[in-house]
Amino acid sequence: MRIASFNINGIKARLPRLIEWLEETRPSVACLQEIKTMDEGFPAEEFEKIGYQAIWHGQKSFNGVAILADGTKPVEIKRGLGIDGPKDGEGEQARYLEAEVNGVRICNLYLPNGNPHPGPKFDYKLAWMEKLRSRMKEIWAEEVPAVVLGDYNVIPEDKDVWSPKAMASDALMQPESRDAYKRMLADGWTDAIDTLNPRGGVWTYWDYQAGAWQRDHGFRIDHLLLSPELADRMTAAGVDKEYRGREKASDHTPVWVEIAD
DNA sequence: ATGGCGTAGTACCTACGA
Repeated sequence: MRIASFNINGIKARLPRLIEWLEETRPSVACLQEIKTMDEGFPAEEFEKIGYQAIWHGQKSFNGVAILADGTKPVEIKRGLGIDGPKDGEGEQARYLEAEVNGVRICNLYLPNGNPHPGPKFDYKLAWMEKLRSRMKEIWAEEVPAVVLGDYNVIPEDKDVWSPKAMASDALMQPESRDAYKRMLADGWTDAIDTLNPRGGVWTYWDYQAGAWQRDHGFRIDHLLLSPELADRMTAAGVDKEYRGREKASDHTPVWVEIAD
């Protein structure tokens, strides 16, 4: 089975591109981030037409995550990690959705960006990462095949960015962000893309600005972390890079891992 | 040395992103 993640940057603006990608690559599971719609605006019937059933967790304007599965409905396990946003009284943002699909635990996340650094948004990012790590420890203890995937908004190492110097002050690159990510790997989770591309140079994001795509000024922030039960079954992992070059593209590309049945 | 783009909301600008 193929399990994929795609930060689509607005499901309404991206719907034709998204349907196209699903039909062309036919992932068994597709996790979406930044759907940027309230629950009522989610176009579930468009996915049903092409054989996908979905669960989703939206909010107005920003954030929002969804899990699509080919021919079966994801069984929801958890919605949200129980952590409020950085502004007083704003409540929790729609950034986490966990489900089971065909015996595999699917944990879909959209981690806070954390800019500007330093500041309350960066503190929120680090707190969110610790909350995520706690949840991952719980899942680990269940000893189920699991993948924790999505837009982590962390560039793990210098080999994962076109220019470490140009990005040095960005929240995605700060030592605190990287250390929090490294702790998850130290806990035993396997970074699928990195494991199969240990020399780096694989990007999943290119900014819309400054001709970043044309100049290949990208970086890797979309990750798939596998539990040992799934890491043993990994046969391939990759990035659907060409979708970044299409009309009305998202600024992220899809990423995916192939798991033996 | 700078700025450069795109989405959504209620909108002719602002918030947000990375």
